[in-house]
Amino acid sequence: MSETLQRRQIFRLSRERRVADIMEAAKAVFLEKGYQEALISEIAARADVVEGTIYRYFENKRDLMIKVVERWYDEMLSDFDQQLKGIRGTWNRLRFMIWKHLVTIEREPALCRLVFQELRPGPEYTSTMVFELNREYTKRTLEIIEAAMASGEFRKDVPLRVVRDLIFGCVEHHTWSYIRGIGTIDVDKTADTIAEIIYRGLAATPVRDDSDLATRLERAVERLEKLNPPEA
Amino acid sequence: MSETLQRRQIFRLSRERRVADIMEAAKAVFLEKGYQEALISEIAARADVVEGTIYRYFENKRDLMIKVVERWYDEMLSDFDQQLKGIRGTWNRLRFMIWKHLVTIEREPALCRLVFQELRPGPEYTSTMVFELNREYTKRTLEIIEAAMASGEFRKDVPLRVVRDLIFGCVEHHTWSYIRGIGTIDVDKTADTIAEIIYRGLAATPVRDDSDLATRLERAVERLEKLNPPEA
Amino acid sequence: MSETLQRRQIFRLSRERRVADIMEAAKAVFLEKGYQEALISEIAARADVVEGTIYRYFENKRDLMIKVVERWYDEMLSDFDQQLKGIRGTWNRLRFMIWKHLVTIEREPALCRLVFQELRPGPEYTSTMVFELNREYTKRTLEIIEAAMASGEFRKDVPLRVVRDLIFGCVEHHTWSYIRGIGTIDVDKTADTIAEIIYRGLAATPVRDDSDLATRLERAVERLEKLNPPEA
Amino acid sequence: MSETLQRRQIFRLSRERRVADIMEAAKAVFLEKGYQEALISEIAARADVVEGTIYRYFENKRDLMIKVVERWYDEMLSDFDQQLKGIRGTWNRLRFMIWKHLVTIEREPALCRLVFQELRPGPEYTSTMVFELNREYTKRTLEIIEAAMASGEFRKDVPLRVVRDLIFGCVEHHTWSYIRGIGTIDVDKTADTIAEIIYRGLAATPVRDDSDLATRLERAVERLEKLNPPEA
DNA sequence: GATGAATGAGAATTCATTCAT
DNA sequence: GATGAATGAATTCTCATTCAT
Repeated sequence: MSETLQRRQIFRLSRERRVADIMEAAKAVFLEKGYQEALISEIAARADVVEGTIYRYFENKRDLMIKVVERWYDEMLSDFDQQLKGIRGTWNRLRFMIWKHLVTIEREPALCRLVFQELRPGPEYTSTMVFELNREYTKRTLEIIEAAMASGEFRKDVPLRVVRDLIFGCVEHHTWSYIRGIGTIDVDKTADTIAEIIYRGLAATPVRDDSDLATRLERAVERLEKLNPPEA
Repeated sequence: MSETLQRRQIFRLSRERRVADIMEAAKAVFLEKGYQEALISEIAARADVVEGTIYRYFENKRDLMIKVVERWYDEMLSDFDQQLKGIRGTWNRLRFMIWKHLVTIEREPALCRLVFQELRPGPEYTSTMVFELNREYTKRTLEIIEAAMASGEFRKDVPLRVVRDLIFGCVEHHTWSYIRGIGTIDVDKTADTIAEIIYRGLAATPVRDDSDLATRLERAVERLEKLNPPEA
Repeated sequence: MSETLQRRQIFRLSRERRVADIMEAAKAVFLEKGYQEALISEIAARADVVEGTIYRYFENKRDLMIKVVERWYDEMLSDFDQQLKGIRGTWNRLRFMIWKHLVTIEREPALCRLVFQELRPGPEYTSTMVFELNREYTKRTLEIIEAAMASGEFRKDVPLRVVRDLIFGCVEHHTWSYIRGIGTIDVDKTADTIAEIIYRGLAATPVRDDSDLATRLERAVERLEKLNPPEA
Repeated sequence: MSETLQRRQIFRLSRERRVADIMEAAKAVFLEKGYQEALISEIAARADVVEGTIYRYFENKRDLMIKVVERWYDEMLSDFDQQLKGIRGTWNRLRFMIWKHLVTIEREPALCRLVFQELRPGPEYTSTMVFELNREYTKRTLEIIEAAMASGEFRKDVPLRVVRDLIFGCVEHHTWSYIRGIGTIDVDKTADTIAEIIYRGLAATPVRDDSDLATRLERAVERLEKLNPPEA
């Protein structure tokens, strides 16, 4: 009661350092509380700054949230294109895209929840980096399909949009409860299953059976391809 | 405004009638504004009652929203089982379930948005009639799959959960922008496409076979050749 | 949902019976919840009438509470005067008044709480039967003191008001936590102690010691008096 | 009202000053209206801040009330211990404690009313500074009694709790109507009287003795005679 | 650049009481 | 006499954002 209230020591940190501190604190609070429940005051307290300082670096609460999600999303997906280049075969490449999406969700369910429930429904979503990255990711996925259609591996009479919806819709629906904190997901098995169904569903040449000679050879080749990537 | 000091003319209506009036007004306001933006005062004004009257029939704003959604959902899905009984064949039955879901969204996108964005994320969702009805709907859908597996029409090595996620995830992902009020959906064509891909994806006996062994082996070899090009 | 809402069977009961039902229900609810928290709707439900009916018999919630307390208070204190007549000796009579007060509190702490915390602080208290009965009770108590002063047993230089405050203040302070539902009270012992201190405090002739001859004789006589009450 | 659309002129005061302003305003409003009737909006208006500002410094209305009472209580009782040290003799010390209590009530009856009627009945009372201070005050009072018992000045067969209840119960009962704004109290005289009665009530050696054995025996006999009258 | 005090609009909810039926 | 639907005033507390210092 006597003299506990003394002026906070003011540290002048570099802009980058301040921004990083705030984003880290914001990430933690957003993940714990969700967007609505998160308080600017708590973020400020955890970042060891006052509320006003946050507004020097971020326009408003929503902007802060978007920036937090964007940075993470970027880190998460930055390398997928590089990795994809090392994979050969429609099935493998398709499976990789599904697997990557699942892994992303598995690693950061709370952030994905933020994206799905807070960021995506908002009106500014399309002007977001997250939107851009998703678009890129979707584009790559559909390129795999297009290539397979061009080569005759897949039927050509299927709208790409629906394929996109099958893939991403299924993954999101599947991880729904995991994202809410209930249960677990088996990333590898699920990726296999989804890839298999969609592959078969689109295949021009029916995938008769796993014991089928041609199939087995094709899979063997695909595995070979993965082991010896051409340029990587 | 002219006579603020006198008691509003009291009309005594039956419970049913009042409830119906309030729910109608609430539905309109919720669909126009969304849950958060909807004001109890506006609902009351439109239903021509005072705010307190709403609280005689509904516990709170959220309860009101849930009741509104539930009633509509019930009406919407009440007959699907009856209709399904008249349809034969796995493909047709599967397509019907997908089609029904699409039609529901097409007819009431704003209500679906309420369900997807407001009701489902909430903690009380699982104790909701909407949850029950969805569960029922999903059960019927998977029964079609199970029957086809039992009869040998579908492969047996696919987890039902993933099939469920493919179907409903795809439909929801596909209607995403329509629900936000952007664009249109072609219910029939989409139902066809989704049903077709999933059917083929699960079929035990390949649907068609327009590729011969030799062709496939050649393609595999070509890919192998590309992998280890002569000049490397 | 089908037909549970049917018109309540209307029983026409005598006025007395209705009032009794409502008061009983009200007493229960007031004691459980306190005045503020008690709901007219709950009282109505327990009495098996609708809210409106309560207002036919009682002016308002406060009036109902007062009536409930009054009836009980009346029952509780109705016989004290009769009992007092059977008791002889200043000490014994004083002790009886204290004991009676303590017993009242011990038997109905929740009702006393209502009186002390809700009824007494209100502005209408003095026009209440409870006030009248208390006044009566206080009057009898002070008559004992006055008589003892007149006979020379007590000093005459003590304001009666202070004696009143000592007696009732002490009892209420002593039972404070018991009334809040904490702990117990030993009515007999406490009555003895309080009576003894006040008696000695007021005694003209000092109460020297318990071994003092006169005191012992007086006490013996008092016990004799109690054993053979004149008219009871 | 003339300029509702522009931001109120902001005056930045130190935390201490603002808190002091708010507490002063709150004290005034609580004393005038009582806790229930007091409006945060009125307190804000009097302190010349907006309502939100109050919530920056106080958790809620109740917290504000408690803080207001605590500060005053602390000021009021802070010096009693010091003063007590200067007083010698059981009677004098006892009288001082009673007198101090009476003076406190006389000076701030409205605040006492707040304590007795709002603060003390609440569930958080025991975690309050007021509770602590009262406990301290009571302890000091009983130490006087204990010392007198130890020295043989007072009888040892009286439970301290009852002595505490006599003192504080009597004072509170005595000031009851003054606290409600009716009448006056004569602090000095009342303190004398209460101290005297309690002192005599507890004294081991009788204070005075102006009545002889013969008289007392005669009185006892008279009473016996009345009890069994010759004609019965 | 940092501070942190101050803003201020809101908006759901309660429940005693009334009175048309 | 009983019903019970309807009234409606009234008030706390939140917290993102601003801006004087």
